[in-house]
Amino acid sequence: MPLSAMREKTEAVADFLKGLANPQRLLMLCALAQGEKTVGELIAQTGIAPTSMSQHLAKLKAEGIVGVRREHRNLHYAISHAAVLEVMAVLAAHFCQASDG
Amino acid sequence: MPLSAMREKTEAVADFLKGLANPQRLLMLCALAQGEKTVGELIAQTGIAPTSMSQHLAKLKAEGIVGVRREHRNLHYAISHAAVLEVMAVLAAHFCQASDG
DNA sequence: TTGATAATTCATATTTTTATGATATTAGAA
DNA sequence: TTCTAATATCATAAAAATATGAATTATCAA
Repeated sequence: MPLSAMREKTEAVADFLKGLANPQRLLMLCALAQGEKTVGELIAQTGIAPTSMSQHLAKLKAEGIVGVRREHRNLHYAISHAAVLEVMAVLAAHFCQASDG
Repeated sequence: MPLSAMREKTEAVADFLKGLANPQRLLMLCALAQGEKTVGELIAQTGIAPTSMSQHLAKLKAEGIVGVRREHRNLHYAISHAAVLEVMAVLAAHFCQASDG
């Protein structure tokens, strides 16, 4: 499966990457990498405004990057796309090495 | 080095991902994954209009994703960021499996 | 029911990205 | 020199992403 195989999937792959390519959504995904969280927990942990959080979550959900389930009044979000943690691991290795300042 | 380390680098990581998050640039990077190419070769191989190609290359260069060298009248571009091929490999594995239609 | 909390949707202004035609630069050939 | 090819930059219009205040929906408690 060569990298060139991606040529036929550039739209889908670009949409997926657009889902990740935002500082606030990366922050959210770092939080979600620890496990499922409610919207309130995500807001508390990231400092992102509620409306903005909803929009970002909607975008991640539309892209299949996260999934939701409701429990009482709270909506619990979790990473649902297998590629997310793998991509983030590669990025962490390259952008956040121990040797970095 | 946990994924949470990325929290302090979200701007840089998001900028890097924005560099990749476009169908045309992914197409260009698929071509460049085979090795260094001139602008003309990239245009021929991808069908992207020259002006658009220049702008995309400028963006990739600004982000450190590709590098250039001049040889006579031709500019040769090549992937210069170690994370690119690793990220693309992850994406290819998830979006372009043999089992895919 | 009424009220309160959790979260989303709507409306809209701002910013960023993308596309494209016109012009400019650079290097080599004639 | 002058011409041409290769490529970039400029200008600008159109589309997409982002931020934010106001209104709405959903669930539960009193």
